[in-house]
Amino acid sequence: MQARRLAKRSSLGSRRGGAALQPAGPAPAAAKEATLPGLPPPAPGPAPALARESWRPPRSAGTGPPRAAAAASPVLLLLGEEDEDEEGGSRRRRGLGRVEEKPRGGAEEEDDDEEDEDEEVVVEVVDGDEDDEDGEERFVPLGPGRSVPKGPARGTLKVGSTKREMTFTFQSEDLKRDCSKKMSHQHVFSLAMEEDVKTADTKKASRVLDHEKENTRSICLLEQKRKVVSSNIDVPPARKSSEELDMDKVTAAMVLTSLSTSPLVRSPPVRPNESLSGSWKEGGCVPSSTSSSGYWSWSAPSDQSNPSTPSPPLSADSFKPFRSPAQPDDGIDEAEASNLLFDEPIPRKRKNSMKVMFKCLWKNCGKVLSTAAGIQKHIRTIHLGRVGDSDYSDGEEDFYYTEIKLNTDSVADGLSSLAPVSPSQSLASPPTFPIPDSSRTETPCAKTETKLMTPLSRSAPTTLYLVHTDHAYQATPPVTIPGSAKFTPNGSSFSISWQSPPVTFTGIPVSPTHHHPVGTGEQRQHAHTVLSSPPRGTVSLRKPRGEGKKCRKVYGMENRDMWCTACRWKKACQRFLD
DNA sequence: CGTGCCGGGTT
DNA sequence: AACCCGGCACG
Repeated sequence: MQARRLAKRSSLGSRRGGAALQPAGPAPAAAKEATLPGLPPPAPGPAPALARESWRPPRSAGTGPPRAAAAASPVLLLLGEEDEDEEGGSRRRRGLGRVEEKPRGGAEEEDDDEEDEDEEVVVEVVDGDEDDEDGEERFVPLGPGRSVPKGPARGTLKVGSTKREMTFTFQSEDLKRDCSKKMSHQHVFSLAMEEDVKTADTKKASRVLDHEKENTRSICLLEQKRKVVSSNIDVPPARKSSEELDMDKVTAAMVLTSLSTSPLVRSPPVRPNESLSGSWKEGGCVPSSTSSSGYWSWSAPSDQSNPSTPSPPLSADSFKPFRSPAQPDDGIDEAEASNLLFDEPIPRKRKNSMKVMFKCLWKNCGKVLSTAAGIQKHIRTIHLGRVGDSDYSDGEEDFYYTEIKLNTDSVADGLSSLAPVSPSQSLASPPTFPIPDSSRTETPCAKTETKLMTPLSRSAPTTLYLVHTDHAYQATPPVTIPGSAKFTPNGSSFSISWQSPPVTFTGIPVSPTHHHPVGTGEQRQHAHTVLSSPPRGTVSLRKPRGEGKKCRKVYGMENRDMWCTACRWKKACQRFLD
């Protein structure tokens, strides 16, 4: 044995020196040597040494990246190496190959890319409108640099932010409409919006447009018209007195509910048919109108389930814009929302299993607030488009909301789980979100969402909420809590839950992806991200055992000197990382 | 059985 | 630290 070792060593040393020597050696060595001398072209003395050097540098540089690269494209690596071995002189290739591989490979890189994308989206939103915004924007810093590339988006966002009411109305209507119509309408809206802004008649103009559109449509139009008509009809302001207001509201809401005329009642049935279109629309809408995404805030929390879902970030972004534009109303809404989401809902819920909430009955709007005043404001501001008149209420809003009893415990749990996380991890998550957004926008997400949503939507509204929370909760743990968390605050603050459940779903889909293998590339990415995030906590003590070829296989026992040192030492191969 | 790798030993 | 090997686990 010793002799053998000596021979090997000597051979190595000689080779390193640049000259193949030691003809005399033990049997095993003899084979090598025989081959070596006989193989001037294939593996000359210098070649191996160089090869080693070239190889090592990359490895030494960073074990992490190389591994990923190897995993991503083992074939390439192998090929490159083989080439070298065979040709002997092609060290360059190796080097190049590696370099190329590195970039490609790693999950890290992928993540980065995704992040970039996501960030871009986020940034757009944030930068666009949000400069004004406050603490919630902490996220912004994360993505700023990357966002640079997107100029146009900002413009769009700005528009959306300026005219939030517009956006909202639009969305609600959109849901009813077909996807195609949505797109066209959106464009029109955006244009209209801009114009309006310039004109300074934002609200009125938007409303007018909406009304016109509605007229054109037949099905849901009737209902909407009703609302419109009601809005036109002045409700007795007398209700203003807080007590009376509450009573009236409650009664009105009850009546409406019982009649089933209320949008809520309808929404469930309608959704199934249009849920798809709606979800799709949302996806399409999101990009164009950031504001819309913001409103989903409530759903956003549920989205949290999807670690990387775009919705959360968007919601946050959208949220900001809204605030800035509408000073009075926004402030109120925010305060209310925050109260509902953060203060009231969670604490209360925990304390009491049942909580009374006020839910907006407006089409496609599932916003739930803890206070009647809050819901009124919400309706007034968002659905009735009375920004300036926020203070003044004609009582019309009473017709658009209803009381609902929520099982707070479940919801609270979901929220609590989400909420706590969000703050701390908000920063970390940002990158993740962006990815989801991109994917979300696409149809695949919508599909998944739709599936999930449909069942939920059918169920009672309360159920919906619970379900959402659950989804979020479930998703959260495995995937990326951080990301979800961030949104939660934002979303919760708004607490508006458009049936956008689609949004929620978007988020959900990601985590669910595992359950429903939809073979979309995007989803796959999500899955990867998700999976990646939860590192394999404790891989068994022993290394899995490299699947790929190892030095031994590649070079064979004959060329043991070409092995990586680790292989030579019977250690984990460092050249062909798995 | 061949292989990949860990744990440990020797230099 | 470099080098090496016994021995285990895995396929």
